[in-house]
Amino acid sequence: MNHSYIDLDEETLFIVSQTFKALGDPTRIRILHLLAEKECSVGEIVEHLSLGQSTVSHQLRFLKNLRLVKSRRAGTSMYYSPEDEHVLKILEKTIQHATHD
Amino acid sequence: MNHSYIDLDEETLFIVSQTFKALGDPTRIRILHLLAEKECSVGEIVEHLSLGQSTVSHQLRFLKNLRLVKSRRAGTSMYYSPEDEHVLKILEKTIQHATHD
DNA sequence: TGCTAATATGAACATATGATCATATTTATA
DNA sequence: TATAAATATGATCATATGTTCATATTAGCA
Repeated sequence: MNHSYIDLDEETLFIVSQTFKALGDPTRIRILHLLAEKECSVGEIVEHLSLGQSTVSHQLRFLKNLRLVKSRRAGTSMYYSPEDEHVLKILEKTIQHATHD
Repeated sequence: MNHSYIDLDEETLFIVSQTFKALGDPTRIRILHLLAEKECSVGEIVEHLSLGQSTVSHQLRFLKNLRLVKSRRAGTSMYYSPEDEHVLKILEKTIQHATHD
């Protein structure tokens, strides 16, 4: 009996789990949800969400490594915005789902 | 300036992050993906996925606490199946997305 | 170049997580 | 009721994760 349609290869499993892991933390959810609204510098994120600067930087690096956000430099500031439309939609829809029961 | 549309209340944040956390582990992804195909007993999951019985039981409890799976008893066996259509769709779509690039 | 602002990085620490082992619980049946 | 089969549970342990502190890096500007 062949169940290859059920079994997921390691790479797929890794990518999918990593993606959801990224969305599985309150801090990263808040950051992504904010960026979904508007591009922000690190400092703006820190202010809006009342988080430590280091915390935000670390989480942004995490999100950038997974290509969920991109950045551009403007002087001494770094502006971040979402990069993965698919993931962003999933997040927003799930927030809607959770909010409006 | 009011950013209430951006700020998420703690409860929403908790629910959303918990949901994604559930999908952020390879073992749970494999279990849910299998159950998406067909209802399975604990033993069947163990066999199909080559996992420890205890591991499967623990993860099923985790998933059940989040109402992502439901169970029914049949003799000494317990049959599990997905309960949350929304989450299951997200998982399957993301797997598609990861698989077909 | 020297100074400041903004961001990034590394180390350290506490907590969370997932697997495993041993054992308990539940149901069916002789 | 005694036993077996299937599943659930609790304890333990190694690893992963997220935050914080201190410091490094980068860019702008006097």
